[in-house]
Amino acid sequence: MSASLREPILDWYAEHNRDLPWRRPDATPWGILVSEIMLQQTPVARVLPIWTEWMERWPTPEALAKESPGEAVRHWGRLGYPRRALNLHACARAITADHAGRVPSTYDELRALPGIGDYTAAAVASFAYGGSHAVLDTNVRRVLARAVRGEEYPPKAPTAAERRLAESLVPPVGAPRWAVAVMELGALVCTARAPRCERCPVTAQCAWRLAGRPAHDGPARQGQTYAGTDRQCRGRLLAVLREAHGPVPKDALDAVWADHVQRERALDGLLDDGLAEVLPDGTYQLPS
DNA sequence: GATACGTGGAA
DNA sequence: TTTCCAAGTAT
Repeated sequence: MSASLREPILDWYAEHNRDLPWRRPDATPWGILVSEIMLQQTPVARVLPIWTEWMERWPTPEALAKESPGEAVRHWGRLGYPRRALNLHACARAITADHAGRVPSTYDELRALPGIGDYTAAAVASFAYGGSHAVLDTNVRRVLARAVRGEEYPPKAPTAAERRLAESLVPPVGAPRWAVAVMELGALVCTARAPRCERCPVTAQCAWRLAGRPAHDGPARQGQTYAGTDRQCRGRLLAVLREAHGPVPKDALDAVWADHVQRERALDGLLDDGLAEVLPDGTYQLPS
């Protein structure tokens, strides 16, 4: 029954997919891996320019592996979650050292790389190498929650039931295309805020629409404020290091955040995370 | 399982 | 202006 979702969604994708550079036939496994890490919790529109710059600068894992981790963080710019830049750099070094410079092709090998979890391992194995995996990202989870479970939103964290459902839908042939098609539907039509059900290829069989699009009942998800948080403080401090050409004196960091206690805590966090380092003379810089 | 982790665009 | 949230992962 839910297998009847496949054809309409695949047909819809054939006509409406976006032309993204990491989806083109000439995209390399490395380019696909870089895109997947950059896309974690980050919109396509913001990834596009950074991905393009990265691929020109570091077209292979070896090229990035030769750089310092700090250069990866610097060119990450304001994409957010800068530990991902560190992860990508560590991936490049691991791929160079342990995989002869080739991005590994199996789920398990990919999963063992830093910053690559269940979603990213499945996505890279699927999109770069044609593997058959259930690719369960937030878009897919939302589409299945609505179309099959009849609920507006999926649970907060992926459940075993969701995995079973996603796995049951993986077609025997063309798993990667199916995965990208459902993701695209979630990204363009079955969106979180204002779904475009009138443009949806499976609107006639969508359990949520058939139930009258009932609103999510459970507790509203906690929207975390950003202003004044440690996160924002870390962002400010790292921005100073990123934009500086060399080591910066402590004064330069002190200048961007008033609360001394919070500022010291955030700076310690950056040092602990390897996003910054302190030199013997007490100045700070991105990791060398 | 809950929490920490950035950023900026859209509603 | 405030809130939501975008191809998650690690602890």
